[in-house]
Formats: sequence, structure tokens, C-alpha cells
Amino acid sequence: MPLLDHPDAKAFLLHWGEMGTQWGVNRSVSQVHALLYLSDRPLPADEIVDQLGLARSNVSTALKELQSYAIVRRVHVESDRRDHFVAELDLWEMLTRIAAERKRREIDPTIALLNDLAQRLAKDGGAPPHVRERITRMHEFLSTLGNWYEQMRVLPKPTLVALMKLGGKVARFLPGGKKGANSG
Amino acid sequence: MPLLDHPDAKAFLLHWGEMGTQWGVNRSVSQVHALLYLSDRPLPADEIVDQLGLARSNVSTALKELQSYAIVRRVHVESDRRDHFVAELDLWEMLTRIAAERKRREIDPTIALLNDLAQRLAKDGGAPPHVRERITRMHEFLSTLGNWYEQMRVLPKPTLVALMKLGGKVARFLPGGKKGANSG
DNA sequence: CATGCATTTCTGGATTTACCGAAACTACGG
DNA sequence: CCGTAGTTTCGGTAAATCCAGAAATGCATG
Repeated sequence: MPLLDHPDAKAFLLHWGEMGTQWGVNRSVSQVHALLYLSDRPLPADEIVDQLGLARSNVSTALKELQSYAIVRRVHVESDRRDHFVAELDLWEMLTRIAAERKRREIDPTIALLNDLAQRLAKDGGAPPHVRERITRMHEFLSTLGNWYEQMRVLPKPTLVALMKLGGKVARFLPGGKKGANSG
Repeated sequence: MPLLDHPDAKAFLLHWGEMGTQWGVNRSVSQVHALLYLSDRPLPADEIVDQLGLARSNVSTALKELQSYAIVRRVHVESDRRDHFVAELDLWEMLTRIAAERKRREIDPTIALLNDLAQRLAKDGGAPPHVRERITRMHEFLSTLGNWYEQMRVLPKPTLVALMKLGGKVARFLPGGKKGANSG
């Protein structure tokens, strides 16, 4: 019995697909992801085709994309020659992997460009000072963000989760003790 | 002298425009933003049109969108009837405002939907258990993220910056003292 | 309350992107 | 060398997006 016969599963899948488009992800890709996330077993590509009504070639591309994010992986199912696919079910893992890949694809190249521009502008006496300053600032800003992310990324997952749940209370540990919300 | 005569300014602007498209933002919108970010004075819409070569209507829409993110605001320039526009120059502010608005537009509705689905599934005896569990997990996950964000958002900006720069070292404050890198 | 200017909204067309279905190609195991 | 699984490519089409020009709306001033 197809997973998407259940209306709530279908609602989730459709919404997830739309979410994807809002964030620059192909709708097919995010739908395939949603389907695998909801599935309780590895699915072969053909079954994804059947359940989502997408073209086979499209599903192939989507699976490749999801694997490049490392949030879907190929698994082998006994006595079946076909590849099967499963989604990462640990959502913290999912988040960090997506973040890692988007940083690699989009943020890092941006930082590299800004680095170039900032260096060139520093030597260019004729450049408008505010342009130099603004680009340098942006470079520093994105670098800071990138460094922060790299450090978060390597934390053990339970540590990361603990930090998240701690929320704003981490601020109490800062020197200068801002926000004296020190009680429980 | 047009700002974009400078090749580095232009390079930044073009890259910023492409960046936007990768994250689901209209190219015109992010280009207008880049131009205002680099400008050292408030610009009227006409001048944005001239410098970017966009249609007047397009610029109007872009400005409206940027204002809805609260990263561009209208200012009045003396002895000029026209509206002028400036970008938020504090990049931490910029980031938190974009995050706030995207959360409001995309994450919050998703959480609301997941809440509905999770509730309905909880009562639906016939629902596949793994579907119930996966959707519930996703709901919890996004809620946790949302709560974390709300707490970060209200921190004083210097606190936020300090936390970022502290990076992974915040983990040392956690109970259980993971990652014993306690020496500065 | 007309006039002129600034701005927004509407609309149709152009460009871009997404997607399908078919075919070619690769890989692998009988 | 078949047959099956999978990927890649490609031509065509549909859909979404982008955007310029026109029309409409606001808004202040005389």
C-alpha cells in the first residue's frame, strides 16, 4: 500500500516540496527527500517514480543531488539487484550536512571572491573609500560566520543539541555576565 | 560618477545577485540591495534604475520587498520630494532581520502544519506508526530550532557577536564538560 | 479640484527553468 | 553476448519567473 495514500503523509510531502522551492531547491528533489524520509524501508528508484509520478530521469537526478548533500544514501537490499535509497533520519545530522554543502557551494566561493576584491581594493588608491570599507566588512562578516560554523560542525552531536536547547542561557557564561538570568 | 563604474563594486553586485537566486531571492531584489549597501548616500529609485538598468516598476517591487525584510528603509532627503533609500549597514542586524522574516514566512507556517499533522496522526489509529513518528520528530526538531532562534534574536547584539566569536569554545561551559579545551 | 510628479499595480511577452519521454551509453552478472 | 539496472543526454513542452511598458493610483501644490 503506497505511503502517499495517507493524506497526512501527502500533505507533508507537498509542503516539503514547496519549502524546497523557497530555498532554491528543485521541487522534485525535495519531494523525493520527503518520501524517503517518511518511508520505513529503502525504496528503489522505480517505486519513487510510481509514488510521485515523476519521470525516471528526473528521479535519478534528484537522487544524485540528495546524495551529494549526503542526506540520502544507497543501500543494498538482499536478493534484489536494484539500488535502494534511504534518507538520513537523524535531523540534526541532516541539518549539518545541508549546511555544510551549501556553505561549500555558495558561501565559500563568496568569501573567496570578497577576499580578492578586498585585497585589490586595498591597493587601489583610486577606489572610493566607502566601497573598500563595505566590501571589507562583508568579507570579515562572512568569514566570522564561516569560522563559527566550522567550529559548530565538529562538535559532537549531543553537545550541539545541548547548546541549542540551552538557547540564550549560554550568554550568562560570557565575561561581563550580560543578561543576569542566572537562575534556573 | 556612478558607483558601478568601479569594477570591484560591479563584481560584488553581480555576485550578490546570483547568490540571491541560489537562496530563492529575486535577482533584481538582491542587486538593488547590493547597490544600496555599497552606496555612501541614500538613493532615489530613479538612480537605482539608471545604475542597474532595471525597469522602474521592477525597482519599486524590489524596494518594497527589501523593506518588508527591514534591511532597507526609506529616508527623506532635504529639498527633494522623492523618496530615498538606504540599506542596513550593520551586517549582524541584516542577518538577524533576514532570518526573522524567513522564519516568519516559511518556518513558522511549516511548524504550524506539522503541529496539525502530528495532532491528527496521534488520534488516527490507522496511521502507519513510522509516519506518525517521523512527522512528530520533524515537528519537534523545527520547534527546537525555532525556539533557539527566538532566544538568539533577543540577545543584545554585542552578546551575539561575542558568542559567535567564541565559537566552539562555548561547549566547555556545558555540564559534563565535553571537549576539555579549557585552556584559553 | 485640476495639475504635475512620484510611485505602485497591472499586463503581456520574453527568458529561464523544470520536467517528461525516448534513446544512447555504461556497468554488471548470468 | 544477452538482459537488467542505472545514468546521461536531448528535443520538445509546460510552467514559472523576470521584467519592461502602460495604466492607475496617490499626493502634494497652486
